[in-house]
Amino acid sequence: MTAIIQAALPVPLARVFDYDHTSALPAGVRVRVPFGRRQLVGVVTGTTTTADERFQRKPITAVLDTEPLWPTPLWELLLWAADYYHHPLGEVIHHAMPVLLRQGEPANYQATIRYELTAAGRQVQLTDVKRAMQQQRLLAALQHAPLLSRDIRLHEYSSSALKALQDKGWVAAIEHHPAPAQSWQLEVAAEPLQLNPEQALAVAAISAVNDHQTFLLEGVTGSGKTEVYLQVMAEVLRRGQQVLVLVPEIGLTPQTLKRFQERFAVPIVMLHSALTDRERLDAWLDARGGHAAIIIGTRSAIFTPCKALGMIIVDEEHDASLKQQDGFRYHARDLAVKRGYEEGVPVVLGSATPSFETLNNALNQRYAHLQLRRRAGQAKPVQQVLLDIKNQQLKAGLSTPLLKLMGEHLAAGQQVLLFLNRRGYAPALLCHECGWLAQCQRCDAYYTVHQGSRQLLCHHCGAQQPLTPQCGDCGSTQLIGRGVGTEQLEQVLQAEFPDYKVLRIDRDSTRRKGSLQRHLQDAHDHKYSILVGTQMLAKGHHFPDVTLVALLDVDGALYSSDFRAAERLGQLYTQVAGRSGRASKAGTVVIQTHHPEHELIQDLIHNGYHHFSTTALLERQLTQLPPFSYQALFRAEATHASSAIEALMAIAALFPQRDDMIVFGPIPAVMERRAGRYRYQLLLQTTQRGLRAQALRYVVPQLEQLPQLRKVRWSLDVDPQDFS
DNA sequence: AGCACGCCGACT
DNA sequence: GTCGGCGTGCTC
Repeated sequence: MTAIIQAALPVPLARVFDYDHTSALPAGVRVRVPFGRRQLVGVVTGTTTTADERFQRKPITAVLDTEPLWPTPLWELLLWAADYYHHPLGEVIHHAMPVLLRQGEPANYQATIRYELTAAGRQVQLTDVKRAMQQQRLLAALQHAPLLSRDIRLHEYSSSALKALQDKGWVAAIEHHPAPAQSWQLEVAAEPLQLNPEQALAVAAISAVNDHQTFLLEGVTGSGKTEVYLQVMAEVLRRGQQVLVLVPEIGLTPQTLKRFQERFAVPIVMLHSALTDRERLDAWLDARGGHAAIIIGTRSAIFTPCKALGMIIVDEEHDASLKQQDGFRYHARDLAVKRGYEEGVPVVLGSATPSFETLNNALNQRYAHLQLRRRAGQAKPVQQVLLDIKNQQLKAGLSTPLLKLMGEHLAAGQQVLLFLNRRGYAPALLCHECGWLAQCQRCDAYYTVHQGSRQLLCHHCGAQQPLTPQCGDCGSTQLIGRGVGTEQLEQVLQAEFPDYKVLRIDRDSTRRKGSLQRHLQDAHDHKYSILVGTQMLAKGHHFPDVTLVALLDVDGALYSSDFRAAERLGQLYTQVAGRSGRASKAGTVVIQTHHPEHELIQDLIHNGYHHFSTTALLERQLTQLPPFSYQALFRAEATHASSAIEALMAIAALFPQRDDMIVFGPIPAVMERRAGRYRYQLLLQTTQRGLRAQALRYVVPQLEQLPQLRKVRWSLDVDPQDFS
């Protein structure tokens, strides 16, 4: 008996492929199949009797799994996501697998070898192998702790040295089976903290639900959201169920892990970027097998199978890193809500500054809205200062009143935090004689001056060239940096406040692995008095001695072409204001702007984020922008602008004309030319979500046939967050 | 996406 | 004379 198996393959083609096999296979099982001239790992989506006989079917090479990789609800989520984002199913499924499974490795733990000293080996002194440096190094490490074969590779210990030590009988190789099968049980959690009434209400509301319900936990900074998470998690863990926790990229730190470990004596896996492929598969298997009680990870962790999922928590649900910005452009928060629905478990979305999408869902009762308005402890309210810098003398972008404030806080032994969202020394290089500006050859952008590396750098395509001493136009040597970046700010501040140490935290100063963590720790430990940084510094870090925070330049966000710019400014402001002042120390937050009268800023300062966001939401409603309309963005880029335009025009022509559906474009991207390619966009906007889906379901399958699309790079972004 | 086939320029 | 540039076409 033979069966026709349908398999989804990791190719950008939105269809499944038919293969012959001796028997039917369940959906979710991996198979190795011939595809053209190569062999691919695909995933069975079903069995059919009515295959398209125009194709010459080939037999499946090998069946790789005995059971589906995903529990049914998660499998359903993958199918749903492929449909919702109009992305090829094969790629969606591929994305949801750990690398080793994509490569066809068995979905099993693998035994590894552990090397440890024998009794004889423990007697050996390092001086006994004085002449063999490699052996000595290895011996020193083994005296400290046994090593796994992975450690040998990781630290580049010599395998011949290892062999030599084994031959001498000093080192034994022991087969090491990872033993994940131990069950866990939450018997006692560490003593929970005392809750205030709002927290208690939130914990009670969430814990009372044992089916699906989405909660927005809106809690101002320092209001104790984490304690609410921990206490509702305790309930879930006590029932023997697992908790999946999504955190922003920047929040995935050892401190996060520690916080959970201190409370719960249960197995926790953390899916961070430093894991090896094998470790990642082990973590995935731990979660799927129910051996891990708590699974913490970033965006992609939403695809981790869980044997007994009891709750999903999305911390900092407004964070932009939850939306994938290339390839399969999913939003992990939205998938979390969908997954919670499919699995019948509660979903908690936490934020001090909820996204407008989530806020809207809370206001119209789709989500239960829980608010924590009180800062824990006796935190004093933050003092807000709006500095009008029109016609003001600025020193590296710093106004005189701000410098004076800084001096006061520093003199009082406090720390000061300054945000400037431009790295480098100066955002442009200007000829003082003729007005020439150093421009990137491949982008519609100016070079950024980097003084430290003595280079001109394009932040958009990565092009760099030495900092030339002469104007490219008139040959003058009167070149000056125009504008201020963090590098210059750091320099000027150090000169201005020579008695205080300045630390800069941006992509350039934290390039080396682990240096961000080190810098943050140093900042926390008050090794520096003045902290300068980009957005990077804004998220979730707690510096207890910071009492003054300043946003140096917010004007760009006030008059941006991106309708979400105001939302992001509100979130940034509120997040950084929360960084300032704690417990006994009053905090001050400063905004420098040329537009102090701007209503967004006024609303934010006088009424707070909640009022600001609800007001701005009304504005969105009036203008029919998301979340009151539904968007999808087609992007196209090509070496000739005309190719990109024609491709998008061809796409636009496929949409039917209707009153309740806008097809806008093609229009050039904000930066029309980038890395030598012209970039254009086509925006679809509907008043109903269903209409967008219907239109895309009609149009997207036709795109493969469109000849105009063949010579461009194009993509589709459903619910675009960023229009760059 | 790969990977091949397929026709035109500068090199051992 | 070949190696190799990336245009176009196909993959059950």
